[in-house]
Order: sequence, then structure tokens, then C-alpha cells
Amino acid sequence: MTHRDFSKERSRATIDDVALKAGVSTATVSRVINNTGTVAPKTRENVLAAITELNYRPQSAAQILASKKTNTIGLLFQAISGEFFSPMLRGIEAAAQECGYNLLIYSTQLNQSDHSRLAMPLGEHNTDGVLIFVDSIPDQEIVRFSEIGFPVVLIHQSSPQNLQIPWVTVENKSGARKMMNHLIEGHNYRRIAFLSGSVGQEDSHWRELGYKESLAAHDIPFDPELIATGNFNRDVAQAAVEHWLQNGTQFDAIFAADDEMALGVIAALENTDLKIPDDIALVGFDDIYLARFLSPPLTTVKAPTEQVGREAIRLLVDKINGRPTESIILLPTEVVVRQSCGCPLHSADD
Amino acid sequence: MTHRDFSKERSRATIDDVALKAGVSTATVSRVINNTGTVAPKTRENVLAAITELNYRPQSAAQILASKKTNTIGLLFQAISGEFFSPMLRGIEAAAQECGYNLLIYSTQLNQSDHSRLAMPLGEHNTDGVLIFVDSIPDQEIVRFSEIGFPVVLIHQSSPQNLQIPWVTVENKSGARKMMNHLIEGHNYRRIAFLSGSVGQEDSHWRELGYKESLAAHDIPFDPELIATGNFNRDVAQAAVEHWLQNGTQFDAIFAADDEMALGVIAALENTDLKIPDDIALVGFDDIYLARFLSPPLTTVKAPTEQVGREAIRLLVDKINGRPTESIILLPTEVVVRQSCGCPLHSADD
DNA sequence: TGCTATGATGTAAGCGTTTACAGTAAGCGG
DNA sequence: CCGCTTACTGTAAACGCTTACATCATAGCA
Repeated sequence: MTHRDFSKERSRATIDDVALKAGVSTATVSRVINNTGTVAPKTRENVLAAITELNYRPQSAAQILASKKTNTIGLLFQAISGEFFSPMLRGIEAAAQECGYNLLIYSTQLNQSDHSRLAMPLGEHNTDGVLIFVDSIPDQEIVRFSEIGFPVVLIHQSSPQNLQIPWVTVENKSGARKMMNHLIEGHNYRRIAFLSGSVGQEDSHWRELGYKESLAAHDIPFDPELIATGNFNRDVAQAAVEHWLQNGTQFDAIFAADDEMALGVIAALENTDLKIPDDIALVGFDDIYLARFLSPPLTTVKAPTEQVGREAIRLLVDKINGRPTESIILLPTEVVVRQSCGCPLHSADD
Repeated sequence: MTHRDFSKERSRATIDDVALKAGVSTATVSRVINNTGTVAPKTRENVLAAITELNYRPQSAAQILASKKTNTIGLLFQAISGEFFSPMLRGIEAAAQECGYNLLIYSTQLNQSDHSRLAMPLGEHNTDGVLIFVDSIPDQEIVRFSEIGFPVVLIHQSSPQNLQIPWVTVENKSGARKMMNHLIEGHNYRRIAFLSGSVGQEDSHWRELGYKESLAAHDIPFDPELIATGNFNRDVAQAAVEHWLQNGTQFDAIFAADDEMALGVIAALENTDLKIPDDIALVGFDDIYLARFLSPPLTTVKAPTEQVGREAIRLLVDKINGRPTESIILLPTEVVVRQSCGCPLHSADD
């Protein structure tokens, strides 16, 4: 309500002001700022004093324009899907910072419409490289990045068109298989339903494959009735389970391809007399933060989500600096046994 | 492993290339890019064609340097604390995007050491304004921003030194009081323990005040024994509750000043015979995502966290554009009754 | 017909850095 | 004392845009 004055004051100090005050040339000021070249201790001191006194801070845009390095990494993702995204972002942010990069983030969910070239929010024009989370932009854009030799690392998604773009993800298949082994060998469940993620999604694909492989390894025939698509979505998963229940489909356990869907399973079962794990066992994938707080606590496959973020940054920074990089990083997953699978509270079983 | 070629290829197309190819001047190209000035339809078409053909994209740094607008908003925070931060960031990101701004994020947690001027990662040198989440940078830096007239909006924190910096938070006191009213009037609890957040933290302060006010309004004497500091931290809260239990402190209910601490309470009680809510009622504050999934589902004060983010951006954008802004925005909170307070499953009680 | 708005476009001066290159003084071996 | 290296510093040309200003038709109008 008060009247404000946004008159931008006297424009801010520039490198020239500092040079003038310190009695040196701008080149020297630049040298002390960037620790490049050589500058006499006494001179450096003067420059530093001038900088402090003028409260000078180099203008990023000018630095970028002159040096051709943005020192910024972009992160493209579809949406901040609460539970899964947090640890990932934490890893990315921390690693980027450690490597001396700024982090520009952009969600592609809202802005589907504008596919014009000029609209691409993150790219070679404002970053040194980008991290692309699965399904956030059309393959065509990824291809373009690749064509112009712009550093890119994919997360939870492989390179389209065999483009040699490095990517990082987790051991989906073996994780799923280990979980199935636990269910089958540890609990002797035979009819295990599988709630898959999105069709065409790689994580989903490999997890499903792990499910099937374990089935085969234990001579349990695969029953198509026992698999449904939950779209990595709680509500869809809930509906799928309710559908099974209506149909009278029988099963001992449900393996949700991610924890979010496990939540949907819980919701579906809440309206019935079926108890977890006594009537139906339930397991998930990811080990999101809330998994341990569910009741019963959710047995799930732990994915090192934060680590995925860190590794992705590491790869990207290597690429930016022209170093050779691994073409793929597969982070290990492990089964975290809690009680929703039917294990007793203090079981050390695995 | 393969040998890569990072030879940056031919440097990317510039506005001059586009101008040349379209047979116009760079000024005209700039006009069509920015939709400024007037340009004949036919000319625009040619320019657009040239842009597409050359796969041209304006270089942000050059635009910023020339126009003196970064079109970027900075977000400073201490840490990505899983549960609370997600919805907030979602609101901020979405609103920033809607307003046409990029979002640069920076966590101050890691980088405590370097307080030199040049180190400040986000500021007038690379953004048009910043959002500062509570406790992320020293007051002195906030003061500096204010002194140079740089647009800032504070989140969950009021302006230091009465600096007239706009801020946005939620109705902490009335939320806490409403919750207390529910506990006292709805359940007739009299001995209600309070787990406060960090000392000196404003949210914590107001919530505690709401607690006390409600006590007073109901003629219940305030018992210092019934208040402990949980530091907005799960483990600290757990320890505090365990301490109470050891001491033989008696209470009907525990009001945790945030849901995270409520988790600690649950953990502390898990090792005892005390059941929630039969032996001890439990309520929290924030309504984080997992609150409803706890067992029993957590009764809590819902804070419109995502909305806080949106409003903060709105304010900041207004400031950036020199418009007058509210000096404070207090978003309403409401009690979400679930079962941890002792209410039956389908109670419509409030 | 001559004058003046008006629309369309071009010219060129910045914007604030970095950095290749040049220059200077001091130190040192012969 | 000479020439050569070394340490330090300055000069000035980019970097790729935006934009104030100038220019030039063209059309409307009296």
C-alpha cells in the first residue's frame, strides 16, 4: 500500500568502476575475479578492496557472453510428482552445486502447446547441458540436441534412435526379480498379480520383465489375468484392483510397479474385508519416504533415487568438459523387507 | 568408451545469419523475435522461415545483456526437506512459468562456508528477483538486497529490521488455536502436550502462541512441563516424547507443531503399549502428503503450501514490474479431522 | 499538388565482460 | 653490460543481442 520507489537507483557498479577505483585495467580486475593469469599480491588486494567497497558483483550475462560458458545446468521434467521427485532433485541440486553449476529447472507439464523452436525453455542458448527426465520432452527435441552436439544426459530413459546419449537408471529387472523371488520362495505365493506402470515406459517394461522371468524361473505359468496397467498412478491402480476384485480374480499378492500404485492398492482394499498382508500381500517399488510409515509398513524394492540424480550430474559434467563418459549407469536396487509382504516384524529374512 | 568429438562444430547461427538469410537487418529479426515494433507480414514470414531453416535460437546472455532483463527468478532455500518442500516448489515452479520466468534454484545448506560477496549464487547479477525461504541466508544479505532495491519476497519469514519486504506465510496462530479448540471442545482433552519447532522460528512461535491462547481461552493453566522443542525434526521429536514418557509426564494428547514431528511421536509410541488415539491422541500441522496414509490417519492443520508458493511468485513478479504489492499475505489454514485425534472414521465433526 | 502522419526498415551505439596480444620492468646468466 | 626470460599489466577486439534514432516510402488529406 505504501508508495514505493523502484527507480533502479544509480545503475550498479561495473568492472570499469572497480578498475578505476583500484587504479588498474579491467583486464586485471577480471583476472582477480576469475583467478586467471598472474597478478601481484598487492594489486589483487587493491582490487579486492575496490570490489568490496563498491559492492561489485560481475554481471552473469556479460560473463557468459564473453566466455561462452553459462555454468548452468538445466533440468527438464514432466512434473514434480511429490514423493519420487524430491530425493532425485536433492541429489541433482547437491551434485550440481558441488560441481559449481547453477541449476535451472523447468516442468514441461504445463506448457504442452508451444512447440516452436523459440519456446524451448532450456537448451544450448542458456545452459551448458541438460538433464532430461523420462517423458519430459518429445524425442525429436532430444535428437536435435544430439545433432548439434549439445551435452545431454537422460534419466530413467534410454537414448532414442540409438543416439549414444548417456543415461542413468536403476536395476529395474533384477530388482523386480529379487522381489518376486522373495514372494515366491519366502512366502510361497503362487498367484501374484502385477500392476504395471505406463505402457511403453522403460522402467515399467523392465520391472514387468523381471516379474515374468521370476515366474518362469519358478515354473509358474504367466497368467495374463494377473497383470493390469496402473499407469504409475494411484487412482488408476486403485481402479484396476477394484476391477480385479469385482471380477473375482484370485491372487495371494500384488506387486505394484511403484509405491505410488501400492497406495492405490491399499485404498482399494480399505473398502473390503481383505487385510494386508493376511489376505493379500502387497509389495511396491522405489521405497518412497512414506513406505515405512504405512500400515503395515510396505515391503518394496529400494531404488537409490538420490544417487541417480548425483550420477546424472556427474555424467553431464563430464560430457560438458569433453571427457569420455559411461554410456549407461545402472544403479543397484535391493529388496527392503517390511511387513506388507507377510514377513513378521523383526524378520531378517531375505 | 567410444571416442567422442566435442569440437563444438561450426558455431551456432546468430541473429546476423538470420538477418542475412532473410534479407533484412538484425533489428527486424529482433523485432519479430520479440514481437516489438512493427514488421510487415511478408517480412515476418521470411524471417521466421530463416529462423527455422538455420535452427536459430537467440542466445540468452546476449539478450539479457542488451535488454537488462534476465527473465529469471531465483529461489533460495536451505534444503529440499522431502515432504514439505515438494508442493511448495510445485507452486513456485508453476507460477513462475505462467508468468514467463525461468527458475533458478539454490540450496544454501551445503555451502555455508563461502560468505564472500562474489559467492552469492543468486542475486541482482543473474536474476530479476529472488524468493527467499525461511532461514536460507543471513539477514545481512537480505538487508543488502533491500538496500540496492532488488526485488525480494520472503517465504514463511517476516522482514528483518522492519524492512518493508513483502512476505507470505500461513495463518499459524489461528490454525493452531482451531486445532486446540477441537481437541479441547471436541474431545475434552485437558492435558495437551505441545512439541514446538525451532526456537526463534516464526512459524513455530505463532503456533505455540495459538496453543497457549486456546489454553487460556478454556481456562486451562499452561503447564511448562507439557511443552518441548522438537526442532521440526522427526528424531528430535521422538527423543522428546521418549523423555516425557520416561519422566512419567501425563497427557491426553500431543500437538506436534508439524507433521514431520508427528512422525517422531508415532515412532516413540511404537515402542510402548500406548495406542494412538486411544491412549494418547496425536495431531500435527501442515498436512503433508503422507498424513492421510498413517495409521491412524493423522488429524492435522492443513497449510496451503502450494498456494504459498504461487502467491510468493505473484508478489515477486509485481515487485519486479514496479507495481505496488501487499506487504504480507497470510494464507488460511484449516483443521483436517482424521482419526489420530480420536474422532471416529466418518465423523463430520469440527 | 504539397504536407504530414504512419508504417516499415535500417544504422549503429551500447550492454559488461573475457582474452589474445602487446608492452614494460626486473632479474639473471654470461 | 647485454640479451633473454619471467612476472605483471594494459589495450582493445570480440561476444550476440536490443533499441534509440534516422530514413524512406506510401497514403491520406486539404
